[in-house]
Amino acid sequence: MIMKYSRQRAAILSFLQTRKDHPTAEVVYSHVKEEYPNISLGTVYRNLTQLADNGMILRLSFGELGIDHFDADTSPHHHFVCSACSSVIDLQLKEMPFIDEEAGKNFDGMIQGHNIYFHGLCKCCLEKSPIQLNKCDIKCENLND
Amino acid sequence: MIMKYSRQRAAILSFLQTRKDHPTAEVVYSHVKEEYPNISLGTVYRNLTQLADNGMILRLSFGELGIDHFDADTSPHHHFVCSACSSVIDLQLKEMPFIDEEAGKNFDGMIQGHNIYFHGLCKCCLEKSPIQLNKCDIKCENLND
DNA sequence: ATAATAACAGTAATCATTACTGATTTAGTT
DNA sequence: AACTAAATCAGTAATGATTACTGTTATTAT
Repeated sequence: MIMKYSRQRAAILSFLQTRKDHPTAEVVYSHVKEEYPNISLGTVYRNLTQLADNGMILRLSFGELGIDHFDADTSPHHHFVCSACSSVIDLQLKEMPFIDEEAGKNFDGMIQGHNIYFHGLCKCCLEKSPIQLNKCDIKCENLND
Repeated sequence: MIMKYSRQRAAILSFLQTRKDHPTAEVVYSHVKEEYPNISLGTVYRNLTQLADNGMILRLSFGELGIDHFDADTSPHHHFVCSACSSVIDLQLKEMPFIDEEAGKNFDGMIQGHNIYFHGLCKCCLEKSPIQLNKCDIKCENLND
């Protein structure tokens, strides 16, 4: 379908572009709401889906189970997900151009690409004591909110 | 918490072990129901979570958006997700032992591991015409159900 | 300006998953 | 074999992210 301009979509995209973390739809909503107090959460979801379908942003479907994150940086890079606080952090890695071909050798279909998700503990969570790590209400503040 | 034996959990695990595809909780439920007609869907979810927490199976949180898949094969391997039919297929790949160390060079936290998800079209979907691919009610049959 | 239609706000519905409850099963101990 | 504590169960209600619906508004081409 043809994409007609809308102020709301522009605001959503431009907000995403200011962020190095990977906000959820809810976070996008709460921030864009400051500029457009009447914006609807459904509008945010619809536009995030639309932007992702058109390759202008990435939808990251992992991290906290069942909560999508969005990334305006579409250049090739990978992601780290903290198993304690669920923060999603960019991770540069030298290119592995042959990995898709390599994988294709044992595979009958067509491989178009891949994503690598690293997991472990982010810097902030590493510095917490084990007791703090078990308390689920202590959230990492390494991401500007 | 201590794991006490239960027939239901044993049936769930042994069903998963017969499968090379990666069933959802709903698929597990519908099959284990044949042996235990009274089993509850909640019981399936609870035991899948428990088995995954104890490292006896893997929870795969990607594929169809928001639907988890489960895998009784815990040996190191990767996965392919068909972007047309959402089938999840095993994919062997030569080991890349240094990838975590490599990624850690530009990262402040602790990297404990990674997952690689390939995407593209599976063999079955490759053989469909583009028109068929657009019809969402045509499902691939490459997985024994 | 007009008309066609994409997009909106607001709200209801969907659907995978989790939580709750009182009854049952397991497993260790007499 | 009976006893007890705790894990597990079946059944059901609740949760929460996301999507669909509806009547109205904004955008864009003519």
